[in-house]
Amino acid sequence: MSDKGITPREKNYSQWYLDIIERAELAENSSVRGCMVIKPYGYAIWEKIQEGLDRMIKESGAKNVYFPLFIPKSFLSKEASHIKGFAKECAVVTHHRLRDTEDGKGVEVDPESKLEEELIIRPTSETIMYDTFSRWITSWRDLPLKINQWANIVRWEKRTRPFLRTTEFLWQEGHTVHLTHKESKEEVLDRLNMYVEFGRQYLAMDMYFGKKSDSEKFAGAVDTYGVEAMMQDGKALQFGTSHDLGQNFSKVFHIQYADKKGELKYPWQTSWGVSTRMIGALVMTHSDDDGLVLPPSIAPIKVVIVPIFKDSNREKVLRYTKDVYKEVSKKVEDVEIDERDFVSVGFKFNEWEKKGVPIRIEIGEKEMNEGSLVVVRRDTLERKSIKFGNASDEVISLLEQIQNSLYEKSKELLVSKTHRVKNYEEFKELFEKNKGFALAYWCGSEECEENIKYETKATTRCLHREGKSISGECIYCKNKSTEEWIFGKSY
RNA sequence: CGGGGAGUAGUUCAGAUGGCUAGAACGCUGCGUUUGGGACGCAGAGGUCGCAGGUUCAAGUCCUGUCUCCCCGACCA
Repeated sequence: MSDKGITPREKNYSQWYLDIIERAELAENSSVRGCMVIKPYGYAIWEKIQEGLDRMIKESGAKNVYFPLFIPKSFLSKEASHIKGFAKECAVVTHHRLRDTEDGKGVEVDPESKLEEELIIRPTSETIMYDTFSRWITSWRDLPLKINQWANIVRWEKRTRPFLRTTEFLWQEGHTVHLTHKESKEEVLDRLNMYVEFGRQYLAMDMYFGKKSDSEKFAGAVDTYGVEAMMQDGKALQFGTSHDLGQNFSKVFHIQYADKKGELKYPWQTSWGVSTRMIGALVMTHSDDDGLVLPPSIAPIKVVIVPIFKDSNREKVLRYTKDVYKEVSKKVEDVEIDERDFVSVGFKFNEWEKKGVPIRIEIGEKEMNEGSLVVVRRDTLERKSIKFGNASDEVISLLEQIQNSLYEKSKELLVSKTHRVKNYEEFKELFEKNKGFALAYWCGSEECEENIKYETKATTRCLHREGKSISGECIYCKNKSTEEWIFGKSY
């Protein structure tokens, strides 16, 4: 990581995002409001994430499903606090047909085609799924029900930000239904831990996680738990949530089952999700001034081999390159050879660095004669020469080292930018200067939380050390408090 | 919805007090020379200056209207 500490904001995202996404400019003179085009390389990263996470989700017992994109408006009117959170920021389908304009040069909405009941483009699928659940679930034998959906959703946010908050985004949403609250609460925490585990293992990111405050929780949830990561600029990025829905939805959607005694009961529900925002988090955690740095676990290309040749030795070098490729591929997946002869070697080096490929192998006349190869790691740009015979072992162990060292760095950043503050003065100073996370007691009153937000722009991220018997005084009102919270400025 | 800024080539932008054939860099195409850290030379393609009116002999430039985008807030993963 460079000590310049350049943030994506200063760079306006372009340097880091260019290979992954671009702003959608599909219509003339307008971009499709806050939407992004995900380029092949960016989508390949998403596929890696899907692959890893989907495996974990299935291990939890959830099965993949697909529900409709359209939600009848009436469904969203059922859960009162749920509407509050979403109803205002949704895309609404009101008509179903276009007709030619009178001048014949275009099309317009046919007023005759007005829908009797408007359809909402899903901002999340609780309502449409739970309506169906009410028919799926009739007996205690049907529980627990665990399903997951990979889908796109639309939230008409007032302000969008590339990758971190786009109008349309891809995500995974899991929904489970349980016999008891004890069981559903366990599920909520299990899935939260699954996200943390995934973040650490695959994304090489460390993070805090825990219960959110009432003001930050999901509309319609009893409790929301979140995963909070720290970006290089010290700002917080929430990249996953897990909700304890209690019986709030089962009651309004009439999900009922007959228990062993034949009595009708409302089950307990959870929902949990992560989105393409994860890629944003990944980029903003590891990248440096030279471009992306991808952890090997989710890099679409783990190793790129760049042969260095002239017209005179081209065939020989390429033949040796293929041998190296075969040797390395014995134990490593996603290896590519960059054989292009219309760009210079320097150009290639730079290009693969920008794309964050974890390991680059350089092979030229010299290596061919020595039976060696040069290996360069992206995270440290350290280069070394290794013997052909050791290639696949060396590369695989280097990939592991990169993965570990990225995680360690992320952990270090998280720890070094987290400060336990004693009083409000220290608290304010922290957010004026360094940013990062503050650990502080909070009494739980919404008033204190709001004042803090107003005065410092820092918000509660999540509860720290839940369940520990600790006590101190609220950072704002100085009343007694038994809860320590993580505060941060958030994206 | 409030507060700022901007619409000129594929991209980033320059075009001062109106002036004649609208520019640069990067990118793109062709040819040649190159290739161990973003190559170079030459030749080319590419623009009704966001849109609609108006003022003027003359508008990218001035006026009016309008649309759109970007940044900062409120909302949020």
